[in-house]
Amino acid sequence: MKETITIKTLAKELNISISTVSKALNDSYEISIETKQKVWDLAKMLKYNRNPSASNLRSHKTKTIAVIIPEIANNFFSQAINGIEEVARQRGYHVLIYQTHENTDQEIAFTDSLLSGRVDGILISVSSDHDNRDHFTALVKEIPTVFFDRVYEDIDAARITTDDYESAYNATSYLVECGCKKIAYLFALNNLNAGKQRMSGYQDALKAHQLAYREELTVNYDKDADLNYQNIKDLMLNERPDAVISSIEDLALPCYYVCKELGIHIPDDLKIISFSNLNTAPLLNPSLTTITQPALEMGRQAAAILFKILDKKHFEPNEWLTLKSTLIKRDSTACH
Amino acid sequence: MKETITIKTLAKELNISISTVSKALNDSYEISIETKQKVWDLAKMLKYNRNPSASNLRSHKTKTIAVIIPEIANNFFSQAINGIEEVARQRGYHVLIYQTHENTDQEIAFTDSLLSGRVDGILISVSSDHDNRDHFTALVKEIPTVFFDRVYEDIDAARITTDDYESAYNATSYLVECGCKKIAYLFALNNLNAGKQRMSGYQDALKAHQLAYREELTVNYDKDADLNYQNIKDLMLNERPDAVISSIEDLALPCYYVCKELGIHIPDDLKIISFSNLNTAPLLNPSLTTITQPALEMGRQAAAILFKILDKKHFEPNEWLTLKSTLIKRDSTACH
DNA sequence: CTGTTAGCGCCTTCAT
DNA sequence: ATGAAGGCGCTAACAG
Repeated sequence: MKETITIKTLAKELNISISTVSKALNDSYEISIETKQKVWDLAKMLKYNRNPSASNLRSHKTKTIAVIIPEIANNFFSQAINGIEEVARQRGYHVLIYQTHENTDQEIAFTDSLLSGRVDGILISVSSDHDNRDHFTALVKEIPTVFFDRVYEDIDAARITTDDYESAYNATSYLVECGCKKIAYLFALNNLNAGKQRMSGYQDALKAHQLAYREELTVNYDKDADLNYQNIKDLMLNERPDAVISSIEDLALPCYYVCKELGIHIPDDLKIISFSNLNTAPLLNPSLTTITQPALEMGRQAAAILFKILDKKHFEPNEWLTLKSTLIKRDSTACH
Repeated sequence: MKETITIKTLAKELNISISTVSKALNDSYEISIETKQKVWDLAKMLKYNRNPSASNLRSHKTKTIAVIIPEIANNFFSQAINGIEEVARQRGYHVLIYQTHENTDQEIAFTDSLLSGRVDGILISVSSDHDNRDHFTALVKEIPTVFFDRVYEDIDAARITTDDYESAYNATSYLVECGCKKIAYLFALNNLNAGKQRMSGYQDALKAHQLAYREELTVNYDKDADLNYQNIKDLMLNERPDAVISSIEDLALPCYYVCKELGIHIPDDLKIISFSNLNTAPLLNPSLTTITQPALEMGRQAAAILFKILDKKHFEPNEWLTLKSTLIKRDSTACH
């Protein structure tokens, strides 16, 4: 470690005052272009780097945003972060990552700690383990926050989602058109609006096609993976549906396994459609049709909204954007 | 926004000095337990949050680390970040994410900017587009840095990798044992040690089994996806190998497509093994066997090494850890 | 054990 | 167009 170089160093070297250097570095209009140039040149030569802590302390701007998500190692979220990071980068912002692992207590700890002024804004996709939003009401008043994908509608903040209802509705209709009569539903995220919307879309589509919604055709997600497996197996044994819609990838997988175990052939005996954002679609088992959310785009847009708020420095009537999902049909699930 | 509450507020409220409050909050041994308790209680009641910028400025500790990776939306890296974040969290550290998108210029910009003291340490997996390490020689002297997975061996810093050579060697041997005589290699990351090691493992395994290494059986990765497709297609048409080892997922995919187009059946006509960290293995086409790196564990260990360096506050003889990959054999690729 | 003092590096009036 | 001075909030000697 060598001696650190500060604006003081530059000032001394150029025989000008510290404040002049500071202003020059900030491209202030009160400084002559020649002086600025001299400062910039020397700064570059000496590889000067502004000390962010000192700068933040004075200016109350951190050039940093936080992203709070349930899980990084999830295709949807990692793609969303990709989009967020891309936009943040363009603006010269830094991106902090926090994973809740679907734990509300952890989420509360994060949001509380972010009240310290460590970041200028927050992007968050809420944890699914509780329907608890108390910690957000205070947060959104203190610091610009954008909710994405997993949102609470009754929090007064900007938010961006996908068309959960419509996509589930369309997927269900599609299965009906394929001739399916007994469409099961693997239900997750039931604490969240997204989960509820997907379920409603499924139910309404059934109704629209004169098919009855039956609770026995539904499996509720459980943290216990073994239990999920067993429940799905029971569903298959007791009801033998001819199609399944899964609200998350994590339920489509055990379903796939169950079929393997029971010798149920996909898609001839059973068609599966799952909400999924695997970026390796072509490698997927061709019998799985997916409802794919525009994760990258959502990340970009969410960040864009946040920066819009940050730019205005005051809170706008909060935006609510909805992006469209895509039903990606693999060959072998296509209607015949 | 209400008026911010600082240690000064607490001090005034309790009629003690600012420094006493500061020490109490830092759990200093020089403060009586009663005073500490009073301070803590009030702090909690008033929801006091230490201003990180001020603290950093004074103490030169940011409680923040940076992770620089090529791409977040890549299973290997997102799992690694997962592990890193987990360990950082335990230590109360914050994690900044930077994506290079395989662009060395971007990488240089990041490392330069991190010299400003924004972070206490850096975890990095280097970009593959150039074999350029100049920007690291200065960096590693200034700030604790751990290289993971994609490393430069000649940089004097801690690093952690997987057994690229061995895993490629074993995979190749496995194919030979399955009866394959003409094993092609899809070569990527050729600027990096990892890429070279994998290639060497492949070559040496061929030799060990009295099979000749032939350049015509190799396709070099190109940024142009269409070109990769065409090159692989040419390989298939001209050489008709009976097996392929792909050094990255991104080359296994086009290979898979080519086979589809040419009517080459996998795995009967052609066996494919790819380095891959898809977390959805069971959904994968069952004809793809993978060499899977312990990404999560690597993230954890990399972070652990960094914290070890941070704890000691001086640079140790640099560690070099190697973790083992796993050859995950799908049913249908198994030897018969 | 507690308080006083002096900055960390930078930005920002306010003068000149 | 430039400079002097004060302070952001906190920590770290150093005294008591």
